[in-house]
Amino acid sequence: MTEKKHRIPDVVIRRLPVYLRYLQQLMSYDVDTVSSQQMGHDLNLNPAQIRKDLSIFGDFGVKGMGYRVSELADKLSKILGLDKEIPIVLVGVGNLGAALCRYNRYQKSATKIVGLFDGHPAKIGQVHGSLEVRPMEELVDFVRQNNIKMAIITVPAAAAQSVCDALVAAGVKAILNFAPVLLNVPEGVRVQNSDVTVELQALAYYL
Amino acid sequence: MTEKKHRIPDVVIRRLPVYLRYLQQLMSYDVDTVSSQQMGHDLNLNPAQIRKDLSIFGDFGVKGMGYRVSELADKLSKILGLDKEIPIVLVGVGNLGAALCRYNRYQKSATKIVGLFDGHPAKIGQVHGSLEVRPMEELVDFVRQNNIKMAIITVPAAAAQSVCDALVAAGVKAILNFAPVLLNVPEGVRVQNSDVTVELQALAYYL
DNA sequence: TAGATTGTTAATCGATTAACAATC
DNA sequence: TAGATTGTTAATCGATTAACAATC
Repeated sequence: MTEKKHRIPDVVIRRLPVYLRYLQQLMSYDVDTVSSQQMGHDLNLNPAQIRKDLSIFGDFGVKGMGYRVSELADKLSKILGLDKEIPIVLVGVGNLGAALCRYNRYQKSATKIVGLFDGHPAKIGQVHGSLEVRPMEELVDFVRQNNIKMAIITVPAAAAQSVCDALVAAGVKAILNFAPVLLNVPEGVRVQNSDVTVELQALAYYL
Repeated sequence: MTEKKHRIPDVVIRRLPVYLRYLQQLMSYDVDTVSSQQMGHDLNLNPAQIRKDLSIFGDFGVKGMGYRVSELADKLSKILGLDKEIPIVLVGVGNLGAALCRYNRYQKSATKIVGLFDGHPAKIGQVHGSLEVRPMEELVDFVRQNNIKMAIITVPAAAAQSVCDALVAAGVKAILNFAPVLLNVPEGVRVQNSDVTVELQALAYYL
């Protein structure tokens, strides 16, 4: 265990959930072990890359045999922090927000939306699943009181930065942003943008 | 104009829509020119990278002065193929599908959803905006007759591959896939995956 | 033991960035 | 002309892949 841990590349972190989902699929088929070769084939990745990614976090494999599926899934869950429930607030209960909310309910995932917020008075009190939409005024207190560290932003572009500021002030450390703006956040806060327009436009190039 | 064009990296293509949106914003503020320095500052990118990206496609800048905003926006639109309307079919009109459909209506974008399809009988005939949901049986003909090259898949994971196969058979060349599965497509067809679960799980790591 | 597959080193490949001559 | 900024080359950085000794 050396002191100077090399920073783990984002690109590796983003592959871990892909591995995890694949392993969970294998588990549902009662597959016990899998080789990097097999994984690489099924996931369209280089086996050496998979072995390298995994070996960053530990010696999870068995030489001559591969990886024990459920054991590796457990390890990856723990590495990602998905072994305990992660409470999330969603801000902006428009069509997309409501869709994400409903989607999340049907997943048995560690990431769980526990609070809905909207700035539009007409939306307050609407119920989505078991959650009632709350007014923006309650956002900061709610985040603080429930020790929430992750948020989803699905408000219009114009409102996104101020929502983001409020979230950050309340202690949120990771934001999944669907608004088409570049959010400004302080050091230590992580933003992941998801932008359908950008994705469609990039795809257009290949036509 | 050399014959052997170096393949343009995907990562460059994915930055172009970001540049484009930024330029359009500048236009709305009546800004005439912008330097790579300024762009880099506003977009959190290295100015040299921006110049390099742009110079792949032509000499768009003016030395000592920067880039003419609206001219560059035009060029980028053309490069991405956004100078003409791109018709899209959306398959799977659940919550997410409906949200994307409504979102698309309010954008003045070149990419335009022109057909909605769903395999669920109850959904057929429902109207979203000006579009009526059609049965899956009509998908292939519709795509062929309207010469559609781009599609959005928002069906459940289990149905995604067969929808994909139908789309590809009908001539679709670019797919934005929201189903949490790795789609199998032949050479020459482009798939872009968008997966909220993967993104949330990767974010969880940084908490 | 023989066969298989890991973990890891070294080689390769590709993308980012710095630096600067060209030039508006 | 002086100042600014491009387009591009060369240097750097980082990620992917091949190869193989270790070992189950």
